[in-house]
Amino acid sequence: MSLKHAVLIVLQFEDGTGYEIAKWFDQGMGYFWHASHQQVYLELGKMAQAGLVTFTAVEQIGKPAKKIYHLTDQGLAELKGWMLKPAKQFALKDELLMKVYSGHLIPPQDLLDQILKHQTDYRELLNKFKQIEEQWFQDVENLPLPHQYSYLTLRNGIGYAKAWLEWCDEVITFLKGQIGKQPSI
Amino acid sequence: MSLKHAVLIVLQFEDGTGYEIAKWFDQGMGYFWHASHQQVYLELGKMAQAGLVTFTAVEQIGKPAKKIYHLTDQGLAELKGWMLKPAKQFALKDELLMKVYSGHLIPPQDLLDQILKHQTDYRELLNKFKQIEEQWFQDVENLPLPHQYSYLTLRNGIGYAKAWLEWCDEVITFLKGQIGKQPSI
DNA sequence: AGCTACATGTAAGGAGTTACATGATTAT
DNA sequence: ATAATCATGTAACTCCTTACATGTAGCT
Repeated sequence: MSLKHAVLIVLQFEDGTGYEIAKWFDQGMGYFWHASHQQVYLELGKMAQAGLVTFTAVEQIGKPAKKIYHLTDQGLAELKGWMLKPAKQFALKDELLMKVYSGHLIPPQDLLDQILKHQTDYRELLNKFKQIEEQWFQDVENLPLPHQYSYLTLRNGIGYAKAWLEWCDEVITFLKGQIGKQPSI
Repeated sequence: MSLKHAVLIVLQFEDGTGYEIAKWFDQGMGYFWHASHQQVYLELGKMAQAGLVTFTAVEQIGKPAKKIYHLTDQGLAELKGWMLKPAKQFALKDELLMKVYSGHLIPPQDLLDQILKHQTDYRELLNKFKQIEEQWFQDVENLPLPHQYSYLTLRNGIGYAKAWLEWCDEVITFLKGQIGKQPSI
């Protein structure tokens, strides 16, 4: 159950509403942990009951009232305790790999179309990551420590996207060969 | 709901029992799709009801009776239909990245221990993949087509493991620097 | 008139994990 | 003796997705 810990991590950086926390999981942090706003609101409710977080209700003019959540000592202790426990092993769930695995079932052109689409997505992701790197992490060693750690996860994203791009190239080359061999489908 | 399609893929390769199908998800195919035996048995039950698979009950001497499942035409049609639909976007869920992201919360040595452990795991994975490559895919172009496709997924695994290994090196270098800076924790 | 951002949630259902339950055979 | 392999499943629970539900402000 790591959504809890993901939320604790966000709140350890700064207090925020459920809405704001959900945005973290849609943007930057979403690269390695995603959650919908529904999940976040539910989880925050449970966490408040468990005493890991508390909130301050804030009335607003012209906007819905909001709850600003913040970490309790107990929440921080829970987070630190979790940090020290060994992380779960990698576990991919990737539909594209499944489709390639049984790629012989459909015409190579159809699979190629899908791979090309995914390659475009990975290329865009890589460009986005690289742009963030250039814009914010030129002088990494002089940034605050938490930023230096978050930079490491960005580096992971860059390596990950590159590896996928290269693999897509391999698959594309193979599929083009297949299409050349059987042009009459 | 892709467990269904993963099971269809396995059965499209060869008929098998729930036990045997579950092994695929623990071994080779487990690299990109994992499922427990409990999940598999449940799913097979649903799939049989839906007419995607049928089974032959086989009594055995000295072993429990078993059900050998096989694809129906409807099952194959479902699989091919799914193959043609666009695959879901990549979505990681990685605890290790979460821990690095908030690495400043614990002493660098503790994080380093975890990274080293994971690097060892990825190194073993890479070695396993490379060994499979050498043993079975020396002469890829002359293998049956399905094997050529499965080789592509192995290539993905190799690229993936390499990318993680390199990233682990980056993190290790950084953490050793951190440990050097604050030797008094 | 329609879209995006802000801001909160409930409900139903599907997917996945962990624990429980059984029992023979073969290898160490 | 103990563990692994073969072989099946149920039950409880947690986790995640999709759909529903509401309402203002500002931009195009």
